[in-house]
Amino acid sequence: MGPMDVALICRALGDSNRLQIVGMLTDGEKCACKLLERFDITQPTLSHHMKILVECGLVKVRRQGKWSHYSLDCETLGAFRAFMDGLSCKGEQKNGGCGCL
Amino acid sequence: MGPMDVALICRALGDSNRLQIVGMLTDGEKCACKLLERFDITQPTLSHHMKILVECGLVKVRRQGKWSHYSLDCETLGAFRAFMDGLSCKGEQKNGGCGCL
DNA sequence: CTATCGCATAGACAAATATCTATGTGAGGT
DNA sequence: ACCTCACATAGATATTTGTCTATGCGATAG
Repeated sequence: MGPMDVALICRALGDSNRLQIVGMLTDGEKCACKLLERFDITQPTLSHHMKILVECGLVKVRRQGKWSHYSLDCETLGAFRAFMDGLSCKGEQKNGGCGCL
Repeated sequence: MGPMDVALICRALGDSNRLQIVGMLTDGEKCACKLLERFDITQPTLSHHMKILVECGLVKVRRQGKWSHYSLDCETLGAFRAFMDGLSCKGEQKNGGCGCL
């Protein structure tokens, strides 16, 4: 997973509605109708958000009859977390080769 | 750290330039001039990006003389990662109380 | 004191985004 | 066959965002 993919996922998580949706999917898959109940948005707006979450790879969709069931893609989520964990933190330690002291 | 703060950080990381900047700060603080060398953007644009990174809490700034030295805020980064790690992944497992099967 | 250097701020602008209403589509029920 | 239900798509619109040029400001050098 490259920086471009990570940035795409971050943009997807950068909307509080979508972040909450991901949080709700934490305990297993949910249908769109169930998700819709929790937010003050219209159905097309939810559909738009879900499309963004699916397109960045964070969420999978399973269509069954009239319903769409959404769930987290564990593989993508894992890779994303791995990237973030790779951002080690050395704080202010050392001036990284700047001539400016 | 609440969902709003996390969403703010995600928006900040949702730009590939800013994500790369954070990556560069991984090995210690750097001055703005050093960061600027690595990107094809103007100085005011970099300043704009740094402001966003600072305002969301991910990056700290230390001004010394004419120079601004930027570094990661380990505390914020840690809290952010903790939030992400809290997004457990149960995948498709179970239908979360939807009436729709 | 004046000029320069490093960076921030202001303002402009095109592109992306979040939201809505209206409509399309495909599956099930009657 | 028809209607309804669950969701997607289309199009419109206001807001946000990334970038630029031009300018301001504090610190340092001469």
